[in-house]
Amino acid sequence: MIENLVIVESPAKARTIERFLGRGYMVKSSFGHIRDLKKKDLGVDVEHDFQPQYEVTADKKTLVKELKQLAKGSVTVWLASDEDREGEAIAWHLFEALELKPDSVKRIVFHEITKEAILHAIKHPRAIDQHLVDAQQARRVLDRLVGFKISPVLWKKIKSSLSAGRVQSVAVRLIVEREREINRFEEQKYYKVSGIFIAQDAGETPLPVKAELSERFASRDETVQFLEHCKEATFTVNDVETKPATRKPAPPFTTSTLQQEASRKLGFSVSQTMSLAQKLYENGHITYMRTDSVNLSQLAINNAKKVIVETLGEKYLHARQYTTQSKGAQEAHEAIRPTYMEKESISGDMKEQQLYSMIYKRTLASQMADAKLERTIVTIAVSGQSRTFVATGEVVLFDGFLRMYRESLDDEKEDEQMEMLPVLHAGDRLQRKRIEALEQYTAHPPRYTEASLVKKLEALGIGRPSTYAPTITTIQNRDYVSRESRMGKEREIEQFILTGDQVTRKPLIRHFGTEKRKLFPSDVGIVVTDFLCEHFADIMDYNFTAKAEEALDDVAEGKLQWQSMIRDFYAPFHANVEKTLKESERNTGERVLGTDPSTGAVVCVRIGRFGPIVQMGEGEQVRYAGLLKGQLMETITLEEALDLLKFPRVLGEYEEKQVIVAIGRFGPYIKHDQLYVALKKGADDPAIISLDTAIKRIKEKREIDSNRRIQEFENGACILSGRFGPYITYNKSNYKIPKTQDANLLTFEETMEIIEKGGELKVKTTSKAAPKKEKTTKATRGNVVKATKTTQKKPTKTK
DNA sequence: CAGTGAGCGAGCTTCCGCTTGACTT
Repeated sequence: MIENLVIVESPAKARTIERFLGRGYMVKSSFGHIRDLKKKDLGVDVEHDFQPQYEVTADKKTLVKELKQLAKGSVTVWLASDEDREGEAIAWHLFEALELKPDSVKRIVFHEITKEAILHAIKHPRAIDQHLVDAQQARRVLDRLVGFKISPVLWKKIKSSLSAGRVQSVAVRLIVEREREINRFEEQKYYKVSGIFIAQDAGETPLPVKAELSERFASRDETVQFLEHCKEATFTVNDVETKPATRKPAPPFTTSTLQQEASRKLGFSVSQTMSLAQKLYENGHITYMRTDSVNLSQLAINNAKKVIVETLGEKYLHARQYTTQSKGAQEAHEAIRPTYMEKESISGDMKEQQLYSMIYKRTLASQMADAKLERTIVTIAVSGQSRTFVATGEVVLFDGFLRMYRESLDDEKEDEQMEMLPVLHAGDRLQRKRIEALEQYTAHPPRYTEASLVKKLEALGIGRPSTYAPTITTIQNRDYVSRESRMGKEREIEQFILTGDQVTRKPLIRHFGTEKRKLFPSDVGIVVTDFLCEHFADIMDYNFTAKAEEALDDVAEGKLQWQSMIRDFYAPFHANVEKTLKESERNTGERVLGTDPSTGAVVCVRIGRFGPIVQMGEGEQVRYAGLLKGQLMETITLEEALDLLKFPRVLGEYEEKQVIVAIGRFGPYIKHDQLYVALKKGADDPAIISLDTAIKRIKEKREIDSNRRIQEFENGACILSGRFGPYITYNKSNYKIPKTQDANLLTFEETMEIIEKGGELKVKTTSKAAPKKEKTTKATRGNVVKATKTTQKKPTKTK
């Protein structure tokens, strides 16, 4: 007989708490929610006041059985899930599913995992807050209704298997709208002028003064004219302005800010950051990693203080409490911080160490003194000109928290390194060393990175710490958006340099607008977004969630009944769903590009069953072609479309079989007698490739294939060496070879036995791997896009 | 270092939040 059964959400938490409570207490974990709306169907009885239909989640069946058993045998059950909407609901679902008795159940909450906090909680139990539970039910039902009512509309009107939701659809909309802004953006050419000067009589090794002209030039003539003028001009310090400045440390990490900094500083994807943080948490190095709070416990602040005073001294200390500003924050946990402030580093792999170190420094820095700076602005007059040069310098008078940690900026351009300036006074004469003008182009608004999208979502109050990373991967899995790096436009620009009495022109090659690991919308993403904005404007509104949250707050405070909130939402929503189903046209985003000059056939783009396609003509004469990576239906031109339609193209014959060039899902390839060969990226152009080159590629491919072939049997079964070691291929399916067997020695009988036993790896079809499987690998190792990544990489890999 | 087409029959797909799974496919 157990005296007390305590149930928390996370197993790591359970272990710690059990240590604190000791004898008479057994601490178990629910692993999050244990029940949810029915997996199949709507799961909400809209006819009967939105009665939710709950069931124990498939993977929680045995756990619930076990907990029920334990609860039966204990005197008191303590429901210690988190103190927020979801946590309260978990407590209630446990109460229901475990069939607990009201008088032997106590609901407790604690904000930090310390012995004191837990003992205090045990002394102050309360009842389950039904209003808060109802708010969660309303949230859950709302999301189910939105998702499960709108998605089928998309299947009917656009393409099967698509999805829509309160969070994901808005996330995609942000990306689509940014892309449109970029398409509309008209870049402007300008010339940026900068100069290097030296103070006269400044001694042997004078500190150079680097300054920038306060005005940009729009035209080349103006620029050159100015440089010519500078030849004879004199340069005088006009004004020296010195201002003190202070800089404050950033607050401790939340999930969102951790993801942003890890992306900027360490180049981690959001899911990578989360799985690393999970490991740190499980190993007891950091506090819980899914939080929206910047709050630190008193214990943590005290320990941080101690570390700062001991290592840096009293003057570096400035203890502070931060308050959370983000919308809809529920603050069930602390900020993300080291469990032990005195641990500067931890064991673990390189990436874990990097992430830990960042958390450690940020946490300590948050309790450190402001940095004191002195900013100097020097204005330099040019004789015979109203334009001035401006030099800015910064001196750190006291580094304060900067000694520990410097937050990085979203802006990709490294914030201009502030330079040291020599001591200057108004009226000082400066000697010109070099003045240069560089041709530049105004930059379009940046595309979102995964992390900057999270930041935006958080600012809009959309999504929760536990869903940021999954949401980002969902919209990529659905092929609404993709994360890509694209080289910018290569351009020849010019630079004019004035040194001595000479203005020289120098041509340069530069890339403009290179994007690294940015989110690009797909055609499907764009068409779906447009469709949803047209027919479900309220749900696509950036304020939809914020407004819903207001109503949910009313429910939580008992001012509004949850069914009544849902009823108000559902009536017009449902009518709209029906109307859209009935009245709207099938929407494939079709766009007519023009006609084929030779045949007069109409050329258009649209979403086909398998994605975006170019179509030419109709009926018997119809031809199709897929779009290339980077091409969008919205921006593709008639010429580009016609180019795509030139394929497949017959190059000629080789060994009495046709050699064909075509463009497939993975780029251009050669087809010859059952053999497919990818073109060499960079070297081969599918539009002009010769038969000879194609034959060469075929021979190369044969060579490679023969090396991959370990064994081949009469019936076509084959043992090949692949990326993950040897495997069997037979009838278009692949099979795994048990570790106990040697691929080189497998007999025909053994091979067929493996095939018959199953153990199939992945069906070789054009369809993608089963999404369920993807999901598991995803969460596991942060390999979120590993599969796609390798396919993308492949062409570039051939040196 | 695997895989490379496309308007039809049939049946499936889908949400957001809590939590960690573990045949390296």
